[in-house]
Amino acid sequence: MSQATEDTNPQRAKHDKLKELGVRPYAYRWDRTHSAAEVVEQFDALSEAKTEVSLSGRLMSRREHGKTQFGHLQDAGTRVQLYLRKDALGDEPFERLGLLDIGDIVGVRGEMFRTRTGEITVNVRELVLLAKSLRPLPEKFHGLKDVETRYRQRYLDLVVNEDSRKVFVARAKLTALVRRFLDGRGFIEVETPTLQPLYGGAAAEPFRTWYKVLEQEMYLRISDELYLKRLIVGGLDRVYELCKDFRNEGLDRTHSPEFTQVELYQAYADYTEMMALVEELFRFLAVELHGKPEITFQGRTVDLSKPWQRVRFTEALAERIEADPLELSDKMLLKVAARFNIKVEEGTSRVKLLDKLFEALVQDRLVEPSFVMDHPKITCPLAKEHRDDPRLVERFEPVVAGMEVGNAFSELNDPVEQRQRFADQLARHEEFATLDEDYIAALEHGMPPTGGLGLGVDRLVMLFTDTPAIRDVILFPQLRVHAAPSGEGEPIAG
RNA sequence: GCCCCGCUAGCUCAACUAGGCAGAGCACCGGAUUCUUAAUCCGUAGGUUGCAGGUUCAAUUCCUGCGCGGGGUACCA
Repeated sequence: MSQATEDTNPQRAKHDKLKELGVRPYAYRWDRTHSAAEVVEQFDALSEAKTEVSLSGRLMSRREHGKTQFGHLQDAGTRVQLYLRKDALGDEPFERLGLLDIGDIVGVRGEMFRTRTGEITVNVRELVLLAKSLRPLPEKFHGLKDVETRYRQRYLDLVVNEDSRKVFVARAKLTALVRRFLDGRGFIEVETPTLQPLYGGAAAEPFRTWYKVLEQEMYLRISDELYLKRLIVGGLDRVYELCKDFRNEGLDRTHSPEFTQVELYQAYADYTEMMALVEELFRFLAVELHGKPEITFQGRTVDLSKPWQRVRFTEALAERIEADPLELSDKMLLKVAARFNIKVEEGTSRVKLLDKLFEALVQDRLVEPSFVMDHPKITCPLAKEHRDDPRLVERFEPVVAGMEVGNAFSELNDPVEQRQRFADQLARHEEFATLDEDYIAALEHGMPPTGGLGLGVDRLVMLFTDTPAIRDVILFPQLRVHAAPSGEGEPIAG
């Protein structure tokens, strides 16, 4: 038996008492005329016309003054004061207010007025309990700070912490805006498999699962890239998908094993058009969300009205290490790392070495919105060779306020070269490399030149809501299961 | 995975430095109160100090292991 349903719990006792009195503690419906935000907004007209309004929400406070009580009703993040008079409600209903608890869901009817101190208030004529709360809410003044409880019981966080609520409302707006932006440019939204027989499109360890009927191992997608490009082959010239990808890797402030990405592919475009699209999308999002082409993230204000800085991977790195990184052997690269005090292990692959050096020596210094572009060819098997330099690929990563928010390229559409690049990757024994024959077959049917882009939606939300930890933009972040206290939460059948 | 830090009442926090009856505010419960708003006033109740073990006459405090969380680091096209 949980604590809340024990007989000694005072909220439970009130619940039982209400039932004895013939009051349903859980009502079936409530007709409301206004939201709390609407009565505040339309206050002048409503109070002047003495309109009876009907509201509903959670009771957040109650102050008794003998024959009068005050309280606050919270509805969708807006609080409205309630004024409850014995002579307006009637003796018996007024007495029953004592059976209410903070946290109860109630409906009220009454006229709007302003108290002496000027607060917008409902002069309540009728109050109906809609749902009884059996557990106390976190304290009203200090709120809920314990991060673990905030994640595990997000509903409490949402009730009590207005900032948290705002982040998730902004997240919903942001994804709607991304869709509006892409729909307006002729992209269509599609859905591709989450369970894949072969993973691909990124270098990451997948989650594995077993498909019983097909008797085969399946993988949760680490990316939807290879499916979306099959659609480009099929003549769906502009497609996007906004979905979760899963990577069986560590989690930190910017990584979640289950994260949301929007990937899009545009036929007949190359990566320069993807850069323009990113610039426009960020400007659009900032203006729609903040009213100006600007974001402030962790104290840094970023101007999105200008074109982004172009930072060429090898050139920028060459400048810092005073040598062409592509001409250096793995051994030499290790020496360079040592020279700059960058920790790398002896057996680190060339791809990782280059990435490490770049991150430590260049990326950490990027403040302005930037496109890190034209990476060494070995870093990416799916990007097309650079038109001016066969050692490079046409790829870029948008970096804003020092945070990597995506990945894009001119898509490799030569099936012969694609097969070779996959094979090279396997030959280098890169972890989690795969060779997708079906995908190559699709390319063999001919894929138009295509620009592709993936953006981390969680990271966009972080940037646009100035939230430094990815957990705080995910409603239910993954956490370890708590050891169940005795008698609670054990499986009924194992 | 490794390193560091945290875990005390429903919530927010003390007490730990140097071992000596586990405390406060809010919430809850009883009472007073007809414009209050962190309402106020009076009174009561609330604890396996994350879990298990050890040292000690005595452990919230010291030690060991474990659990969960946070930060860092590693991994992460």
